[in-house]
Amino acid sequence: MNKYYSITELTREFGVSTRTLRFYEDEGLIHPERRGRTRLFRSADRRLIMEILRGRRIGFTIAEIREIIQVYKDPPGESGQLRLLMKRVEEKRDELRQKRKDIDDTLEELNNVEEACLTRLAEIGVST
Amino acid sequence: MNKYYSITELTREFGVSTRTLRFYEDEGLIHPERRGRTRLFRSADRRLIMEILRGRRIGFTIAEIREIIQVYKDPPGESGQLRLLMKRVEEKRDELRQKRKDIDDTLEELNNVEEACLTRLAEIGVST
DNA sequence: ATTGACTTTGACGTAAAAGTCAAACTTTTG
DNA sequence: CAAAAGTTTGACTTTTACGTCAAAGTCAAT
Repeated sequence: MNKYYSITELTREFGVSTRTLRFYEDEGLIHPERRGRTRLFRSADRRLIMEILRGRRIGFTIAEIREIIQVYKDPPGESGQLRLLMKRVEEKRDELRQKRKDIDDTLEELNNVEEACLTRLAEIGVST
Repeated sequence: MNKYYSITELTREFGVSTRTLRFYEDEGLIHPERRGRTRLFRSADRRLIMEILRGRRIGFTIAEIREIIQVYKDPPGESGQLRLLMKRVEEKRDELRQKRKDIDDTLEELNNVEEACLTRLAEIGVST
């Protein structure tokens, strides 16, 4: 327990390059420890990387991901800031709901494409 | 009916720039008519643009969008091609399902953030 | 003690998807 | 008819998110 992960261990697990992880560090998303100059990743870093990659998959920019991490690390205490944050959260949710609808619609279409393929294959199958 | 849309009409409707629509034409996604040099968009073009933008929102590249349009315009007839297409469709579906799950998870998190904000605001509200 | 695997920084390159700007042409409207 | 508004092509620029070396350092194992 309390294991360290090497950079290549994580690149293999997540299918990203070392360049990507170093880029995320440069961008201030992760802060692995060091032994000398070598990066040592803890499981907290690993979990954070998982969240970063999830954000990436749904199309968040680095800046947006950084912002989200920031909110978790140090949530605002002042009421104006809190209201602003809630507004931003609302906007993000609307965006994500739209995106989910887009995905559902597209999944429907892909179903249709697949069916059309099967139908066509059956037709061909009969005639060969 | 059978109305023409001007390029700026569509840019305003969809919140994109003229550059974007011309770019989509250069990329072979749309083929508006011309009167002289001026582009004239029909409602079929308009609908296609809507689909393109939906693809964009869910993170499809131009190449992927072009591919999808291509399949609709002229579906493959040969069984090897059909099977290949079905495989690609399956992959896309897996990808979209993952993305959907990512979105749901993130929506959950945003709910938590909002609740935390409300709680904090209530605390502050009491003390002011 | 050298081979091989892994890691570092730093610099430069790249692909995708537009943004920006210039110079010219058309169309509409006051 | 003259100005304003809209449109065109073409060229160059920008941003994001890394990729791709190069040159050097570290570490384990043979």
